[in-house]
Amino acid sequence: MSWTDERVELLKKMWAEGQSASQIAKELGGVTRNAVIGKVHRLGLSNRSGGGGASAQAAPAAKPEAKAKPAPKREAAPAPEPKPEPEPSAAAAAAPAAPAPSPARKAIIPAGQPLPPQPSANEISPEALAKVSEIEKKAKRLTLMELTEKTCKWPVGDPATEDFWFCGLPAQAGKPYCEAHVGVAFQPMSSRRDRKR
DNA sequence: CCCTGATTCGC
DNA sequence: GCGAATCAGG
Repeated sequence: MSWTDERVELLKKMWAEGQSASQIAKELGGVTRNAVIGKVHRLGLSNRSGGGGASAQAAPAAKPEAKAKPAPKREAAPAPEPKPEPEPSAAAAAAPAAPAPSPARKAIIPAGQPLPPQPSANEISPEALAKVSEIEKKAKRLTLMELTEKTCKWPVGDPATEDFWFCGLPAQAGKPYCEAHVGVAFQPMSSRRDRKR
């Protein structure tokens, strides 16, 4: 399989939508996720940041190389590039959609096991809320039976109505929720994730 | 072990 | 340019 315009187009679209490389690869068929990632990089859209779009790769600087691997890795030349990094703080202004299930909520939850922690009226970091609001637009809206150990099990809506579904986005290893929902599920302090590399 | 993306480098 | 192998991390 080769990268035809259409395939590249789909790749771009899905990548922009936040689909994972493996999902894209699966969709395209005939390629592995590595191929997808490789292509993504070659296309110069490895950074999923919207906005300005100025691509800039942070200098790798140092590599531990703690492994017993005599890898003759060629070190890239030092790239002295001052990067201001335009990170427009997301306006968490309009956030009417509470991630919390509707007010009326007593219905028995299907397979009641380790399902939902109700964030209820707690104070969740506005940042996390904003993130959830965004993430829920992309939610898969899965039904109970479509959930797997790898899908986010965050409930949305009122289980007593038809307007109820589960996030369904890829859950992070082990956790029952996707990253965004993990953020609101656990109140504890958890602000910025460090971007290493 | 599952998954994610990032990077390298022979082709 | 391509992508498997590898790396690094959750």
